[in-house]
Amino acid sequence: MAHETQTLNERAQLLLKALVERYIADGQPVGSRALSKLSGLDLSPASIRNVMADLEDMGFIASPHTSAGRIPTARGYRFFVDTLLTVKPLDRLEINQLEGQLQIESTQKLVTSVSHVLSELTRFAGVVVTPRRSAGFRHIEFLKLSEKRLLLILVTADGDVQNRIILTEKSYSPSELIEASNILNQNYAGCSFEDIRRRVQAELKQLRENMTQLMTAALAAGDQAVSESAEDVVISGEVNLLGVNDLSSNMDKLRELFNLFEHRTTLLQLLDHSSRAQGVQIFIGGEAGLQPLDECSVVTAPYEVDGKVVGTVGVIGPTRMAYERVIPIVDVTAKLLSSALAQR
Amino acid sequence: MAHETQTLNERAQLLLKALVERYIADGQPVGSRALSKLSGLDLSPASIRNVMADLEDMGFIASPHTSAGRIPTARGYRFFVDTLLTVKPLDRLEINQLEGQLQIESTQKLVTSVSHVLSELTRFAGVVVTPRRSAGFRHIEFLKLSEKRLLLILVTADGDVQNRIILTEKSYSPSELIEASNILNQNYAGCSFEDIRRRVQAELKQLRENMTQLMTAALAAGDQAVSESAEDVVISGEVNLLGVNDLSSNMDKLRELFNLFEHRTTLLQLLDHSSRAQGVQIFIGGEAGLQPLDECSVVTAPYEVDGKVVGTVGVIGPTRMAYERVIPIVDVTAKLLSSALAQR
DNA sequence: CATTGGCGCTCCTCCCGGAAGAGTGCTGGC
DNA sequence: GCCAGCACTCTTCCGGGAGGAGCGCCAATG
Repeated sequence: MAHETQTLNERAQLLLKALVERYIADGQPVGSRALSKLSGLDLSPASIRNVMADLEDMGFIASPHTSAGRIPTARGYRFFVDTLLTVKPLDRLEINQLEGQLQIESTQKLVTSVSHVLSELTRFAGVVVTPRRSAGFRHIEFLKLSEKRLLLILVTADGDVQNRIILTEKSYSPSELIEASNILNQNYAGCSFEDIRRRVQAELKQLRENMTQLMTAALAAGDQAVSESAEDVVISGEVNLLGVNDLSSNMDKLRELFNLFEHRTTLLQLLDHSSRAQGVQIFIGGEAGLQPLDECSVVTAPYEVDGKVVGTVGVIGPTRMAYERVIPIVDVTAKLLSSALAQR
Repeated sequence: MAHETQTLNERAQLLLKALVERYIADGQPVGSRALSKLSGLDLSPASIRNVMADLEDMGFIASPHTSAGRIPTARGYRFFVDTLLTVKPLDRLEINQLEGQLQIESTQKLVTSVSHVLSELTRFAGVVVTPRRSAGFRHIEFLKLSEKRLLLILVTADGDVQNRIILTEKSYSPSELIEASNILNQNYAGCSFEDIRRRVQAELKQLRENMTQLMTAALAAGDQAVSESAEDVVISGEVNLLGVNDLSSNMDKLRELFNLFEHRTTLLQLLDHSSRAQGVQIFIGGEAGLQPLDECSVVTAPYEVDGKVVGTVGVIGPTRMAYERVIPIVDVTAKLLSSALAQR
């Protein structure tokens, strides 16, 4: 149990690397014999067993039972991805293919397609945390649905269209509605609702009473639209995880996992963590602090607009995943998403 | 194998009913002994065995192996739901609770919440085929995003907001855009795009060239919006099916099933069938013609607006489901949805 | 002193066979 | 027509080898 030496000599590292790679490849505990052949070190199984015993003492590997080979622990995976892993970047062709599958028509579609592409490429679950809406609006429009129900259409600065139904106390005439939207559009387009609220109070004291009521409602709705839709997470390809043996063998875990997927807020917290760091980040097993994920790893990368992080993309799969492949995919996808968003 | 008598005498029916009910309740093959106690017929197991042999000959029940009890076949279920089943309608309280959970803010939310409620109540998967959009528009708006990209905002007659990006060949000035939308809104609000197209050609020959271009683009986009979003199917609570023993025991089937869920169009075809009939309809096992569903039943009911069927709600669960409970739930939900839609 | 072959040990998996239990089909009596 | 009884069939559930994989330890070796 004593994790004596925290530093691994080169041989131990090489063996650990070979072991993890092998285990990732075929999911069977790896024995000394197999390692002896794989490692390229020309060591006998007996010598390797010594090293393996050390690695086990240090908590990098473990054996499921007395006489099986060893499998990596979470700590082993951690060390592996941090210092042993050699990722090979995607080649130009793959990037182009990936890019070709993105649907750039709207932010919504873009996000969905990114999530989808991630799941398709990795055959795990793809997730994207949608960007927070920027706080301003580009255009606003009131539309009368019935006596006291107004439809507020709000085009946000990033070109997304939001709509909300407002219940009013009194009935407004079409011309009043047009007037209100004109005022807002002509004077305040591009400002944040925060600003508008302040300026409306200052500048438009002379506005007719009912008009300010309308404005207030609009601003409230706008605020709400911004804050409510602040962040959301889009998941694709959960089904893929049904086909992953490591996960589908214990049904109960699998159910927990899928329940987690329905619980957007929890997932959001986890993914938000990643947007603080920059570059690809990896959560292995329970590191994220969520039990349902203890057989899973989450590979994430933040994406940005104008140099500011606005969201996260990621892949959720079994801990035993081909990191050297998943990592560049997530990395590139985040970058492609960033640049796709920059073009609007 | 010869399905000799197609008519079942009363005793046989009673026994079949008891058998199916018992099997639905606990999922174990039902033996003659158990039936003898359940049926209330005061018959000995031996006599019951005779009847069971007949039922088996007629294809209503089958035994998994020589010495297990019997379980209903698809045909048995069919007969059960068609003529033996006694559904007890939901009481007022339950209906109110159900109604309280619907979100009536928008058609979209309404449909989602209906699907969700169905899955919550039945603990299976809830599906809703969204209504076809009515073909007219209530309001239309052009918004310039960049030089050659316009955002078309379209409020459909049923109050939903659609938006599409139009790529134009030339650049339009804001006033041109306003003019175009004014023309459309003032003259053609409420008409179908079909009509508009005809009338625009007839009445507005004198329009400036670039204006007609814009109109054409708008109409095309409108058409597309209507046809594209013609029908879609919303599923909730697929996760629930992971917890259903009958399904989760064979992983492969389960995966097929979940793949089916991702394949909206196939599902749509199935559900569309149901909108022809009126009232609750039930597809048992493979009756729907889809293998992934052969361990499932689908309970559907159409819903309507102004007396016209516009969509379908339904529940997908294991064949061994509590029909007497699911049927009224689906039935009532369809009616609630109809009346919720009528209020707009 | 690191490396290595050898040996004993543990534990898993697979397979077999017997016992128990459930439920049927059949038969002969009422 | 109903039913008690009986033989039969299958499934499920251990328990006990046999085989195999892989480890730990040890003593020999360069």
